[in-house]
Amino acid sequence: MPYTPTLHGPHRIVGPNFHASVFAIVRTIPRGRVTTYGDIAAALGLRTVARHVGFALAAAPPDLPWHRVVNSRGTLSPRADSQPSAEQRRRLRREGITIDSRHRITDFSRLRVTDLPRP
DNA sequence: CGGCTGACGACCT
DNA sequence: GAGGTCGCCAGCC
Repeated sequence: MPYTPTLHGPHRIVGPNFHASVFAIVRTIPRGRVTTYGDIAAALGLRTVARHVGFALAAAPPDLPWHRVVNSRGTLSPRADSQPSAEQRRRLRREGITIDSRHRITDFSRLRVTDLPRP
């Protein structure tokens, strides 16, 4: 099994509601749009925990639009097998988002949502 | 304690 | 643009 940190603990920068907070923000991303791990971290007031946003999404429920979260370069982040998720690509494609041969989203800067809600 | 590892990101050549 | 380096934080040896 891949290593998946729990990210819980009362005295941690990343507190016990971390997952819930991340999920709540992800649910606000409109269909056909995307945002980044870093933007979500920043919305939480924790700019330095972009990586943890990714870890949290590893535990995302199936109904969460986790596929709308990509890295700051607009590409699909590689998983444990160092390959981007085919499932993520399918889900995005289904929303009209196209990805080029180098896993980069077409018109990323246009589709990117930066004004995320602050919990 | 020290080292290593991540669905990351900002910088520097 | 393509690589490489470092900082970041929590968890697990």
